Amino acid sequence: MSSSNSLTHLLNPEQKRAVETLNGPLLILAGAGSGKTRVLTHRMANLIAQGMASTDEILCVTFTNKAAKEMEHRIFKILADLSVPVTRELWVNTFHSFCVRLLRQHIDLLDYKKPFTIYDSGDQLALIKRVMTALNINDKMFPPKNLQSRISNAKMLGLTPDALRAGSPLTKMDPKSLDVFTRYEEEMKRANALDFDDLLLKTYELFRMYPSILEFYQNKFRYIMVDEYQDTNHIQYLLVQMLAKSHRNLCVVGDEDQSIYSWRGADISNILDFEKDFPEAVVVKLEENYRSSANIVNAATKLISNNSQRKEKTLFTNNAEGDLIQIREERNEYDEARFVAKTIQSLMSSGENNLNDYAIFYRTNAQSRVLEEQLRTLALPYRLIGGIRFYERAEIKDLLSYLRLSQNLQDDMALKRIINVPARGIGKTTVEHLEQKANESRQSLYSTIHQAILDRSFNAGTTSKLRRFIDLIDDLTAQQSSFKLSEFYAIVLEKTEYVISLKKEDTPEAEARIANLEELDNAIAQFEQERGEEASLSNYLEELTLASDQDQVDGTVNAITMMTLHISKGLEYPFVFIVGCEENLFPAFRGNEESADDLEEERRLAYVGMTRARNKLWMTHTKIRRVWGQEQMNPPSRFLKEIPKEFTQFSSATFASSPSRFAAQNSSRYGSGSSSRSGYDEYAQTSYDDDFSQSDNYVPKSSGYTKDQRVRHPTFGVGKIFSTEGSGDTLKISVLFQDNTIKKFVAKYARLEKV
DNA sequence: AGGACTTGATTTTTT
DNA sequence: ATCAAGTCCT
Repeated sequence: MSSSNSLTHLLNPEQKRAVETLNGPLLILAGAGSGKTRVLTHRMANLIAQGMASTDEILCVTFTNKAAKEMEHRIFKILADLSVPVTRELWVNTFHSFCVRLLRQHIDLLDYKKPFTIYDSGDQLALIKRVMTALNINDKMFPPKNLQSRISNAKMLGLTPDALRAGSPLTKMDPKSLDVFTRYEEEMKRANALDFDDLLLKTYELFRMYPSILEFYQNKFRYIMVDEYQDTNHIQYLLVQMLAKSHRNLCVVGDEDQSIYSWRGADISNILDFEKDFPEAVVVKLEENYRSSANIVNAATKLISNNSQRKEKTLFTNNAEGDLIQIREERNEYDEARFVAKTIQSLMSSGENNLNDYAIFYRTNAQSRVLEEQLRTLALPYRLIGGIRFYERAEIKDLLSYLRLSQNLQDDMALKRIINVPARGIGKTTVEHLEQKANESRQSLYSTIHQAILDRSFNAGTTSKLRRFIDLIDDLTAQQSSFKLSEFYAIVLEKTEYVISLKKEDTPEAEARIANLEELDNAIAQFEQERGEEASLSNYLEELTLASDQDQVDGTVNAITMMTLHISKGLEYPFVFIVGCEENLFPAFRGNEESADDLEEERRLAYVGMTRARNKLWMTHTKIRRVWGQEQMNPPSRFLKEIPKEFTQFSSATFASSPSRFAAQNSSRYGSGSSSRSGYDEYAQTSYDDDFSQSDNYVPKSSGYTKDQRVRHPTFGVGKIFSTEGSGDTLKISVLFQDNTIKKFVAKYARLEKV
């Protein structure tokens, strides 16, 4: 094994064993920061270097596209260092993109046309609503969102409506929901569209219906590796079992302590029961953490030991003790955000001046807003991962809908989105009629419009508008194939007059939209550069729909990173802040009662978050927090108490600070000094550092609105300006009215009168 | 048809 | 508090 020496000399004995165990089932239990990716990449390189398989005979499945790309890159590097020539492609994919790759090739066997369209969850929800309208089902009794998740859950268990009707032991569905599910499937089929779950399910069906195809891939992929195995769902499990059935060369890597996606159908028993499925499996435990300081590792280990659903595994480290974990109590979320921002600022000035080294994690996306505000106040650059994504913005979705429609005229969700965008006089009533016709005749909207024109179903005016719309779409469809993507995009922009209509609006919002469309132009150009010949429209649409939030994480711009705890999995940062460590927020409970399983998953989430930190970790909680406009007082998270005191240092901002004079002054002004329900008091009290309480309330002179200016609103009466945001046309002002409510207005549009 | 305004739901996490 | 969907008015 001389060639493996240079491959394994940097590995510890356990890592080495994992890399050198090539045949048969292998379970790698990889604790946080234990060098899991290194093991995976080296193992794959080893398979190739040993001549066990060529590059395209190994299937490697990861959780995000980003992880896939990075892994591919690292494997290439290792192979290059070993001077092993790579002549064929690598199969490193997410489950979804792997399935798309197969379906692209074989979907005609399932009676779909190529290329098929992928519906994202927004399209899915829209279609469910439409089906419910068609079936005349009350959306109060059957909330569409609820149905969406139940349909998704069924699909993740590998169940079709027929299977449910026959009575599956796995799950049940009431008759009405089943009707919706059935009709939904029918509509999807006609639109030649697949949703996320279908990508897996249809691949599964393909294998079941065509054993010869399954056999082909069983033979092709002589070795299979699955990363993040603890987060695989049932259908993914079935796919893996199928593919590995004959050779059993299956290597799965995971950490049950980092399983945080059960709500998405992930089944932790997949990893817990691996040894039942494969009794001959070799088990390797990677328990040495190389990432974090000892305090962090030990604290996280103690925390997770409160869980019962786990395998025997203890994380340890040889790293130095490092700093204590800082537990900080603040008065409210503003103070908390400011504490984080100020702490980063002072660390920066003490020499830790790489913004990319800092990350802030929170439980819910809604918590990011206050943090953003405070970081902006201190002029600290940040990037936000997740939340409202670029591709979810209305104008982007509109343009993509045009692209989608010109590739698949049956794509009703795309058509409905843009039939009147920009406005071309085809109103709600017309669209409703069309949808009704389409539902009755079981035709696509596009065909229905054609028919309606022929039948003169509408009056002359409407008909000619519809005619013009159809001509536009036909024109785009015809041009689509003869231009490259970026050129086609320009054609779409021009022919639809999308930008022209935005320019007519002449508002700052419209300007921002135009800027976003330019950004999309850049994204397309970049895509063409990366993919070259393969930069087709369908490839682009596919990549967009399957892109995950984590794919956006890149370090090219120096900035603080903010994200949810879920997205943080797999990443690491020298300095980490976990905010909002309060009961009912973190841990949060979906239902009324807290189940033990849910709590354990929350605890795993805490474990994931903590173990992202390399050098120093802060965990903060507040006494008061506004949630849904209501003030809540929640005790500190139980997770904070589960960390032994020897690893932590506690500090509080609330013992010392009494209400500042600033607050005292203002609260007496409207007589109700004791009331804090307006949010006004605590806002003013965010003054543990006076340097910055000023800039919060800075009002540009040019606007004509100044702080404390009294104004009158026709509806809300007389009030007083208490803060502003932005300037010029985007200036927003918050006004405190006499009933102690605060309303925010865009100054330019507000019907405010100075008093 | 299309805008202005009000109401109601929403907040866990997302490939 | 914010945003989508629904209603009312022009």
